Amino acid sequence: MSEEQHHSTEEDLRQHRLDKLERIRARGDEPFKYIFERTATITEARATFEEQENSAEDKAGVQITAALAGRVVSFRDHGKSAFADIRDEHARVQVYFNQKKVGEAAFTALSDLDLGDFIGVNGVVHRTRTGEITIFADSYTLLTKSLRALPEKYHGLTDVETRYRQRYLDLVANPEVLDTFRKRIKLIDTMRTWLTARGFLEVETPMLQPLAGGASARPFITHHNTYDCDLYMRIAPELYLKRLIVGGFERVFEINRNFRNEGVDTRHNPEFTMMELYEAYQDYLGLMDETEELFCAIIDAVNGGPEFEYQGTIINATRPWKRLALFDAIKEYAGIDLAATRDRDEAAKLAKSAGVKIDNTMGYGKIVDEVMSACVKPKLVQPTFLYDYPVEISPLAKKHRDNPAITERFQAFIGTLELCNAFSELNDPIDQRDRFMQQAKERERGDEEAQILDEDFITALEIGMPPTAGLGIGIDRLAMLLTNSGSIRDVILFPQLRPTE
RNA sequence: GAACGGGUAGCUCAGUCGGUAGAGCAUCGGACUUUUAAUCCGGUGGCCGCGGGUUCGAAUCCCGCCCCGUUCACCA
Repeated sequence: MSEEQHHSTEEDLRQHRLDKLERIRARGDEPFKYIFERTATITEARATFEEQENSAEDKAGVQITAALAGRVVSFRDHGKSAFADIRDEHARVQVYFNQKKVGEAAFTALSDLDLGDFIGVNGVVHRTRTGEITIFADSYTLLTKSLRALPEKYHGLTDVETRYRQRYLDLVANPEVLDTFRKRIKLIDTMRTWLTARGFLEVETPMLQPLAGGASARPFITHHNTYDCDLYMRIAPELYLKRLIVGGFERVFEINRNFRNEGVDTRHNPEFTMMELYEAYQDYLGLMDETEELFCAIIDAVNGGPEFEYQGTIINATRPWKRLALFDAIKEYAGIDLAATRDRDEAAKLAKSAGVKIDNTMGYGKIVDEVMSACVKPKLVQPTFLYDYPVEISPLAKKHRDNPAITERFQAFIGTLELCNAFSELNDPIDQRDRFMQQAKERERGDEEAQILDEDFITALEIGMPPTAGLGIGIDRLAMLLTNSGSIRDVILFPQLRPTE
C-alpha cells in the first residue's frame, strides 16, 4: 500500500491500530475475546517454577507448562524470534516467541500486536540462558486489542494532571501506584475487621439530608424533583448514627463519604471518606484507649510494624502515645496560659503575644483553636492525643465532668496531620438545644459554618441516649500517612479536578 | 480568592541573544533465531495551552484568559 501514510500524531497512531484490528478480523480472529483460561497467575507460575527448581537435581532441565495472561508492556523483535514482557495485576514475565514453535502464520501475526494489548500465552516456563524466567510460547491468543498508545515505558507517566484525570493511565504506567491503593484498601479492611470483631455493626445513613448537620462546614446543595425541595449532601453522619444509639443499637459504625463545599488543596478533597463509630456506655477516656489500639492495629497491618517514614521523618507509633491536655499543650508550645482566662479579649491579647493572627470576629473558642493550629499542631509529629477542648468549638460534645468550660473531647495527631476527632457525646437534650442556639448566634454573626438546630435530633435525645462515646477518623489522611503521600489526591483514585470542556 | 512555578510530538524532556521547531522512547519501513531501556539502517509525526499586542520576524518579549502544581487563606 504505497498510498499508506506514515504519520504518528495521536490520531494516526490510533488509526494504525484500527488498521491492525481490521487485518486481525479479516483473517478470522476476534480481537476482543470473551474468556481465557489461565492455569496460573504470573506470580503463581513463578513461585511454582522456583519451587521445582529448588528441589531439582538438574536445575537447567526444570520446566512447567502453563497458560498465562497479561498486558504486553514491551516487545523485542529479533527476526525469526521475539521477546515480549507481559504484566498481570501483580507481576511481569517474559514471553519468548519462536517462528518454528508458534508457526509461521502466528509469528507473522505478531506484527499486528501492540504495546498495551492483552494476550494469553500457552507454553513452557523455564529459564533463558541469561537466567530470566520466561514462558516459551507454544501458542498465543490476542485477548484485547489496545487502540491507543501507552505512556512511555521508561519514564512512565509523570504529568500529574493526566495522572489524576486519567487514573487508568497512571495505574498502567506506574504500577507502584497500585501499591498505594492496595495499602488504602488494607487500611479500611483492617479497620472494618477490628470493629466487627468488637461487636460494632456497620450501618448506612443518609447521604442526602434535609439539614446538613454533625459538623461545621459548608454543604453542597442538590434538589429532589418529586418532593420539589432542596437537599444537602451530608457533611457528617454523626446525628443519624446517634439516633441509632437512641434506638437501641449499642455499637455502630459507618465508613463512607462526606461532602464539604470548601477549598481544595493537598489535604482537602470535596468528597472524603470518614469512619465514624458510636459506643454506648463508654466515655472519651475509654475510647482514647480503643482508638490508640485501633490505630496501632492498622499501622501494623499496613506497614508491618510501629515504625514508618512520613515525608522524611521516622514515625514511631509504639504505645502508649503521648497525651496532652489542650491547654497544657498550648502552655508548652505557645508559651501562654489560655486556661487562666475565659475573657475573649484577654485571650486575644495572649494569642497575639504568641504571634498568632487574631481578628475581631473570633470568639474565645476560636482563638484557642487558632493558637492550637498555629503553635501546637506543627509540633505534633510523633503520635499525640490532645484532649479537653473549649465548649464553644465543640457543640456536640459533653461538658467535662469537672469543668463546664471545656468538653470531653480528644483528637489524635501524627506527622502534624489531624487523624481523628472524638468525644463523650452530649446526651443532655436541654444542653444540646442551648449549644445549637449558641451556634445560631454564631451564624447570625456571619459564620456560615455554624451548625444548624436539628429539632428531630433533639427529640431523639429527649427519648434518651445512653452515655456514649463517638469517634471519627479521616480515612484519606490516614492513608496519606501510611503511604507516605504528600497530597490527598495521591490516595484518592479519582480526585476532584476542575472539569474540562 | 492571592502569590509563585509550570503547559513544546502519543510519552519523557531540551530549546542560548527574538532569526527555518529538536532529542530519546513510541510509531512506520528494512535487517537480525536468547533479548531484556535489545541493536543497526531509513522515515513519519508540532494550533509550541488559548486569544490579542510589539516586531521585518515571536515557542522566546508584553497584556488578558484557561488548566495543573506548590504555598497561603478557609477547612478535616
